[in-house]
Amino acid sequence: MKLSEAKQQFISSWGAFGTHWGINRTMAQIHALLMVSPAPLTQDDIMEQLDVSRGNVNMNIRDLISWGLVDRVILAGERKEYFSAEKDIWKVATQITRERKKRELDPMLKLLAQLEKIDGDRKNPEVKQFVDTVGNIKKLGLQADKMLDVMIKADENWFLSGLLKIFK
Amino acid sequence: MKLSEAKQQFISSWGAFGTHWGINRTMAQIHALLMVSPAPLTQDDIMEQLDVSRGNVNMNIRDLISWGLVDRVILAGERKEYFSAEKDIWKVATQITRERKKRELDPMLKLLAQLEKIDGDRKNPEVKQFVDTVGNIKKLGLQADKMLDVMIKADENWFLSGLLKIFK
DNA sequence: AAATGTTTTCAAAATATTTTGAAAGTTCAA
DNA sequence: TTGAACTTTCAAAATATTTTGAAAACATTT
Repeated sequence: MKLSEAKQQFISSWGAFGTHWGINRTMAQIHALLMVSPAPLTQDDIMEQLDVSRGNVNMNIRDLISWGLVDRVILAGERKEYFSAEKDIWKVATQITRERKKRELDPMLKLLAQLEKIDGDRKNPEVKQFVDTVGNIKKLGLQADKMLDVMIKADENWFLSGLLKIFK
Repeated sequence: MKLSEAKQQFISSWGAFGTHWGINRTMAQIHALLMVSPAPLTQDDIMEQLDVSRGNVNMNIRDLISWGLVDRVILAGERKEYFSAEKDIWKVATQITRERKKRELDPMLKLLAQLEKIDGDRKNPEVKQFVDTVGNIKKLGLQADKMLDVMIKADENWFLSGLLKIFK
């Protein structure tokens, strides 16, 4: 298989993969393209290579920057802005984890803590099942939260070489 | 806060939460409703409580069953089918992990293995960056794969009491 | 086998999300 | 300050996903 073909396939699969995780296709594709590009690209490069509009590229790049996955790069003597993705996959993974935790897990845990404190007789099966379920989800969520915190702080080597042994 | 109010809020938040993870709102809401319901419910119960159509309930229930999160229950002497969700949150988590791994991670790893074997001179920066990126994603994916396998096989107590100590 | 209760299907409608592209905004060199 | 190069915005269009509801299929009882 040739590079151009493989690249196309990688970008398109990464896009499809992203949609299963609540990320829009173009955003995932731009990310994929930048990850396999050794040099920074301009909006026009991206528009051309992915065949999408300027506005679309602009919005999704902005989003990727807000996720901390892409950086604006100013090349000396160039008027245009260039964009470059974080290439260290471990950093990409921890960054995504960090953001999703902040945006989704933390607010959910806050809500669950509220819902646990409802009025009502715990002998009532409806009440009991509700409190139990919410409580258990919260418990699991708190564990996940702690685990993710540790992972975020851990460095790649520790994960790649160490974690495996612990889990084996 | 009263049970009915808390229940509404839980169902609606769980639905919103689901949409961030590629799960449709109604499917997540049905799951939430069944998790906090002590007794099994019929399609009509669900239609009424969530105010959605019969077809919608039917399709999403079928999907939840295919994910192994909901079971059909036949009550003796009853004509109607009842539905009941797995209440053990640890089992819910491992079941979701198992399915997503099978449906998404495993195929992605298979693809990456293919893409790594492209023709071309590794001295060429375009080729090098592509091979490096794909290779690193594959490496991380394989680690995650192994870790998830261990988690799936581990039992709840081991996770809740043991993992915390290891990670602390 | 007909009537009744229940579940499933799926085309069409409703809704939600993504994408476009042109206009407005910004920056900067001359 | 002007104008060229470039970026951002956002309403409208395109697309994708979800939901509906009525008809068909199926199952059970009489």
